[in-house]
Amino acid sequence: MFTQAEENYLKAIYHLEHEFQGEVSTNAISERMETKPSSVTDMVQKLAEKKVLSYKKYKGTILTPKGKKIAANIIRKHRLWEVFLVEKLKFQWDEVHEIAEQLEHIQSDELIERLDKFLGSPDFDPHGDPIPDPDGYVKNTEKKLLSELQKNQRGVCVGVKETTPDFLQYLDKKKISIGTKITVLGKEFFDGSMVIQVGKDQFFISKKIGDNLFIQTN
Amino acid sequence: MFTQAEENYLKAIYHLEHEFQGEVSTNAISERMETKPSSVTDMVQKLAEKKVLSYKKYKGTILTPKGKKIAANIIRKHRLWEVFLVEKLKFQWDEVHEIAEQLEHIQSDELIERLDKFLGSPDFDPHGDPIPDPDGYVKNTEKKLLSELQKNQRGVCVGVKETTPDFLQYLDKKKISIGTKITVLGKEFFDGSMVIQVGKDQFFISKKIGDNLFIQTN
DNA sequence: ATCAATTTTTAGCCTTGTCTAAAAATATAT
DNA sequence: ATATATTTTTAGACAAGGCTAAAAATTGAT
Repeated sequence: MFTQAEENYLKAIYHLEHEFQGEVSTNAISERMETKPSSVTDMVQKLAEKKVLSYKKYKGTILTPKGKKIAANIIRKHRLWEVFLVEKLKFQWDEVHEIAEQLEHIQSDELIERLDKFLGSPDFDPHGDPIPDPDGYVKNTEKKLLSELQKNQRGVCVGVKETTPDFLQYLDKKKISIGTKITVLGKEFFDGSMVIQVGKDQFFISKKIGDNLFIQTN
Repeated sequence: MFTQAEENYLKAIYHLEHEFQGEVSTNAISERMETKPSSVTDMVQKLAEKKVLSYKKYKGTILTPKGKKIAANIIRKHRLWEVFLVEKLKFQWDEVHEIAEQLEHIQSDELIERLDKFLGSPDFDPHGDPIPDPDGYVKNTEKKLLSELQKNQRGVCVGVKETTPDFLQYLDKKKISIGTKITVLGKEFFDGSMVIQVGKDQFFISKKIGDNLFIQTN
């Protein structure tokens, strides 16, 4: 199958394609992987032969459907393990990345299926990132109201509905602006209020706030 | 620290030392690891430099205390993960070894400590093998065959030798599993058959049954 | 359009962990 | 005790995945 090194490249390229929507440059991969550009060239040539990406000299790299599926599956494993570490082993959400980087390379489809069931087939990891399904399909990016998000879901603030000075001042005080990442830590069904994370701050918001913030989810 | 290859050698040498009580030959390691003897020589020389084993050309290899501790910790991780796979993810005993071979190399002391707590700090893995403590100490569990016990002696079932479905089904029917307490009520010298007590039931077993059940005595 | 700066690739080398083939040491059998 | 068999080590090679230095292609600025 694929070595850990190969899997890490596929994952990095997958993320970069999404961030820059399109082909990925050798230098971009090199930076993300913390390897030299020459090493990247070697590796993408090898991966191109394995038909998981297409590569044209000096032109950049893009995953094939096969490559995308493999990458999404590694990400699926990573995020499921993160849920396990936080929900079951009670790690903090910011302590789990390194361990999940190792666990994502464990090879066993059966294991991941059972882990998924054990965790209740979660849709989002503890950072609010969506968990791809076993076929590599990731729920579509959409613009929603903050109040529509589920627990653990995360998105980027892309706009406001209400534009009164009071509301804008509130947002300013809480350091929320366009592009700010917001994670829903908890949601009260009774009144729709939430606890959210903005940067390093966690605080409570009423439903009225959530009804007036547009969020782009992954 | 140690690479996966190095960890696998340490583990194999640890097991071989226990099996043959003493120094381990290059060929023995080579067979266990399914590598060529020349590869073993290279590796043990490297590990000797790292002070985890002592090695004299042509004389064989023995772990240092440091090496023993590292090996026992890998085995601890392996067995804890096996408990997780069986108890939490509902794998069968005989399906977990390969996956645990991978999981045992995940590096994070914190992870293992939390996993141990999550599992209720078990003393035995699903095969009845003892789980070393974090310092590498293994309970001096005299693992014997049931057939070796004397009249009125008592112990806890810690494993099976035979793993055929027929035998496992027999044990299931008789409600014998890991942790079951068994008392020998009588023993026939002529054929080695016994009468034993399991819970509230008393019944007869042949020597063949007793030869395939591992018992931990106090 | 041309020259400079940047990006990317090539070429050659290193380490890890494996192998094969051959040499050396040890063990065994008569 | 000596020849033979077995075990172990050495020497040299290879693939994976990284690196450095230099060459080549692309991009950008005047």
